[in-house]
Amino acid sequence: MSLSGELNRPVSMTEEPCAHCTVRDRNVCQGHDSDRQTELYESRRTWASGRLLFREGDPAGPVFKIITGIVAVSKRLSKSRRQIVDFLFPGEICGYVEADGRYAFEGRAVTPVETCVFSRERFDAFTARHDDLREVVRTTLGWKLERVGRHTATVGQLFSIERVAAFLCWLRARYEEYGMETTPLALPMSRTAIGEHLGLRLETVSHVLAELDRLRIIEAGYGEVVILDLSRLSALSGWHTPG
Amino acid sequence: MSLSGELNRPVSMTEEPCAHCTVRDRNVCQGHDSDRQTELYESRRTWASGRLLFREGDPAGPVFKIITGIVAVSKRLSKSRRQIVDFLFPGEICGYVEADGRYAFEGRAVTPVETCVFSRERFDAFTARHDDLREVVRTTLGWKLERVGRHTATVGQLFSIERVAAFLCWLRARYEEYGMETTPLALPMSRTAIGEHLGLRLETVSHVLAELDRLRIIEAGYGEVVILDLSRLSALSGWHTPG
DNA sequence: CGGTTAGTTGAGTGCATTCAATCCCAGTGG
DNA sequence: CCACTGGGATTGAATGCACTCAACTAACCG
Repeated sequence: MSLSGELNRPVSMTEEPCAHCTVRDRNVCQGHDSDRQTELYESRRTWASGRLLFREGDPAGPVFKIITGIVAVSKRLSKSRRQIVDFLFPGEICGYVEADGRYAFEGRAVTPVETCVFSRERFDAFTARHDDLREVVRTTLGWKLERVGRHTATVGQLFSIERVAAFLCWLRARYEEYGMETTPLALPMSRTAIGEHLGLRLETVSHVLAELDRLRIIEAGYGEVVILDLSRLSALSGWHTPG
Repeated sequence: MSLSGELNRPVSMTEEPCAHCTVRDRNVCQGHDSDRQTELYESRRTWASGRLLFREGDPAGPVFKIITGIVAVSKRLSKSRRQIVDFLFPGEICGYVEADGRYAFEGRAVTPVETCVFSRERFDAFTARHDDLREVVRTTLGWKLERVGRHTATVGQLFSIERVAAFLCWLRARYEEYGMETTPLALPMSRTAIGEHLGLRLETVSHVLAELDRLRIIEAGYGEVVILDLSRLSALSGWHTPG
């Protein structure tokens, strides 16, 4: 099957579509009995690496929940200038935020991605109907706001080496949170994508990784790094030094 | 009365505390009959320019609604490095976002500020009790997310002149929205604050304003600018040129 | 009128970018 | 099995944009 086309996988789990879902306890799926899960569930879909899930400015369509893979959420200023606001991991919702009935961001698969797909109407109705889920949506938005604010500060205030250090620390924390291997630490996104996230050029990212390697703080490899000294890396990031 | 102390003003409006409020139709106060407004209302407080409303990391206390003045919401990396994430205007809520039961951001008065003060428990209970207000809180968080994401892109992707242009355009749009004078456009925040917002040094802000003046796009004055050519300023901002 | 704070201006520096050459690796086809 | 190819990553040199530093000026407040 061609990788250039988006794969549609109806996944006809007639009985319990969520029974074996690895992220069914996360976000809006949490705390569901089987009935509630079945009520929310609609369909799944897979996306090849680099494919677009939703485009900023398009009429707000479905909401997605990531089952596997990583999605880059971004704002586009022009063809050549893109700001990746966040990298989303399995269990996270994306495509939810809208402005004037349109997607407020762009979502793109960084790795091969599998998502649940919810029509917005049903998603909103469902989360509105259950008090606990309304609360989940609200707190999730709060966390996102905190996260994006922190990242704005990273981009606005830190030197390149500090930004990269902060990014690696953040990525490591994410991997640990999801029980994934941290040594070596996989870097599934391209240097370009890292640069678009940190407000740096891809060459600068490369230079900085080489510099961190030279300092023996990390060991940079292809598609991965080994963190040799997490405490120094963390100290470099500028987020743990209140002085 | 000393400006260095925070002014407490109980404002004993025994009957209708919100009757003459200029922002009573904004945000969580909208659509209230008198009873509902009285139910939500607690107290008001004024803050001298430069004073702290809430500190990031402090246990999450009251929620504020700005009646008059401008509040800078920021993240602090160290004593000397601060990122102003947003400038809030009358009618906006601040101090709402929390992380682990603590204020996620710092809030500081840029101008003299008057706010309504709501205890968090009552605020949450009140907004949870009314469907329309739950919706208001949710959409407000979504807008904020969009705004911060856009600003991250501004800081991460634009040149200094573009950032300043984007900031001036944004400020002008805000003033217009609030029916305030736009020529001249008041700049109530210091060069330092603008720099902390845009990820620039205060001298750079000054240099850029001088450059925009030289280009006859604005006329820079003390505490204000006159926008001579809004379309060129807007084009410079990088947000209206999809190429 | 002084003293203080905010803002301006310009010269020099430095950090990130640009440009360009090279390398690595995966995929493909001979 | 290996040469070829193309995209991603690395590296280094040169450039340039924003920062640093410092002197100066303007506004504000006693």
